[in-house]
This record gives sequence, structure tokens and C-alpha cells, in this order.
Amino acid sequence: MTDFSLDEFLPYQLSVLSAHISREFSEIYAENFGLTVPEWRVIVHLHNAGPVSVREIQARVDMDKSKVSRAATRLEKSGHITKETNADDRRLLKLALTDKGHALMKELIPLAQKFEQKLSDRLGADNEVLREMIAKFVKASQ
Amino acid sequence: MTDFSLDEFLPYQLSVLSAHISREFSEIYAENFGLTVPEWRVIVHLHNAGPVSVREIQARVDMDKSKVSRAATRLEKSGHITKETNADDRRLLKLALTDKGHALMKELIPLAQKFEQKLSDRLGADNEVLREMIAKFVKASQ
DNA sequence: TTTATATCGTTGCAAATGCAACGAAGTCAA
DNA sequence: TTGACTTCGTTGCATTTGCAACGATATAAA
Repeated sequence: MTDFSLDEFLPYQLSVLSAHISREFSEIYAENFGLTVPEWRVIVHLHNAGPVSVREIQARVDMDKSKVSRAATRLEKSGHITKETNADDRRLLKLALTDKGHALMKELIPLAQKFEQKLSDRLGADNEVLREMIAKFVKASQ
Repeated sequence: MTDFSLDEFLPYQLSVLSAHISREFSEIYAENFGLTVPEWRVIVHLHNAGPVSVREIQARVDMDKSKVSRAATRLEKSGHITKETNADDRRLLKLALTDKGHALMKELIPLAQKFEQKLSDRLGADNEVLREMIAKFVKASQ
């Protein structure tokens, strides 16, 4: 009988690891701010990149466009972003943070940085090497 | 304005990496055998561990019990596993692979090993170190 | 025995998901 | 200008998900 251990299967390990860490972090911003993961990704990207289209976010943040669209709708309803049509190309939207959105980011970013620090502590001596390797692996897998 | 890059945020990187690799692999067994990820996890665990309860799988395979239960129901319908009640404790189920289930595993395991090899090639010199570090990280995060 | 409490697997339900299809808007060649 | 084709964001739909609640069974104390 062929032997095979799920525990040592890299796709499985990565999935478990990612799920645990995502949940750990999302509990922070879900509890405090009522955000979902897609909303978090959209709002962070808008904070970094400034006003952009749905298509732009979709490409940069690894989410289906319907997921982006729905997250953007919720963020608009909660007053964190605005949606305008791009005057140059009226197929495109221009999503942008509101003042309320910026204020939210001002609270969220320190929490994210604190969480990053927590992960670094958890990794100890492996921290930098592991991060570099994962970054390389991400690129090689895209 | 505080700066924060999603690209360098470890939870995000892990999520993207895990999603890509899971999809890459699931395309193999989804196309060829019509399995979902939860079904794959259940059937692999049964192959390794022999007959066990839903509770046992839930704990060992990092899935909610409802997910395990539904995957098991589908696997039973497709003839890959059987469900019996445990005679010693009639609250428990005893899930076990059928001959058809064993035959499926005999085909699937080589594909999984081939995929592992592909990932190892992709990782190159990082392969062993990264795997060790991830295993450690998984344990530290549980 | 009776009663209270815990555990097991299933199910109902609301929310989230991926995917395809859609209308609107843009492009470009005939 | 027309018509074919592409791209954008939204939406419909079937499926999956997480979570809580449930009945059934087991355990243990009164």
C-alpha cells in the first residue's frame, strides 16, 4: 500500500497555516470594525494606490471582480469609499476613500503592523529567511 | 500618512500562495475524479488512518464537522466510503474506505506525489529549508 | 432510577463564493 | 456610419460555507 501523509503535503500545510493566520487577524478587524476580508483588501489597496477602478483592484489584490464589486458596494454603503464613473472611460469606476475611510485606515494600519510583529516574534530566528522564501515562492507560483 | 503594503503583509501573501497552489492541485483531482477539497482531505485521512469517526477527521484535518459530514455523505453516495455506527459508542460513526475508495487512492497518491515534486522543483534550493520552516510555523500557529 | 450535562453527527439558514451572462461603453476596421 | 469585437462592472444562480440548534446517545451525580 502506498504511503502518503496529508500532514507533510505542502498544499495542505499552506492551507491550514493561511486559514489560521487569516482568521487570527480577521478577528481583530472584524470584531472592531465589522470588515470582511475582501473589504479589508479593497480598502487597504485604495489607501496605498489612491483612486482606482474595480479592474485594477481585481488584478492587484487577487480577487474575482464580482468579489471586488460586492466589497466595494458594502464599503460605499458604510461610507468608507465613493464610487464615481471615470470621465475618460465611462466603463470604468473610480473608487476612492472617503474621510471616514481614511480615518478607519489610520486605526487599522497600526493593528496590522502590530499583528505583523506578533508573527515575526512567533517566527523568531526564521523570520526574515522565511519571508524572503515565501515572497519568492509566491512569485514563482503566479 | 502611514504607509502599509498589502504585498508584504504575511497573512495576505500566505493566502494568495495557498489559494493558487490549492487551485493548481485541485484542478488535477477535480477534473479527473470530480472530488472537492473537503472530499480529498477526508479520503486521504481515511487512507492513512483507517476507519475513524467524523470527530476524529474534524480534529486531524482542520475542517468544521459539518464540512466533514457533508463530504462524507457525498463520498458515501459516490461509493468511495461506507458509514457505520460504532457499536461501542452509538453516537459515533465509523467511516471506512470501500474497495472503490482504495482504488481511487491508488490513482490519486501518485498524482499528489508528482505535484509535490513539481513544487520542490519550483522551490529549488529553498525546498528543504522552506518546508521545515513552514512545518514549524504551522505548529506555532495552532 | 431520575436528572443534569456533555458529546456526536446532521441539518437549517443566512451569507459568501465562483462562474457565466448581461447591458453599457469603448475600439477599430470596412 | 455601421457592425463586429472587446472590456468594464453588476447581477443571477447554484453551490459552499460557518455557525447555531437539534435529536440521539452517553456519562455521572443525586
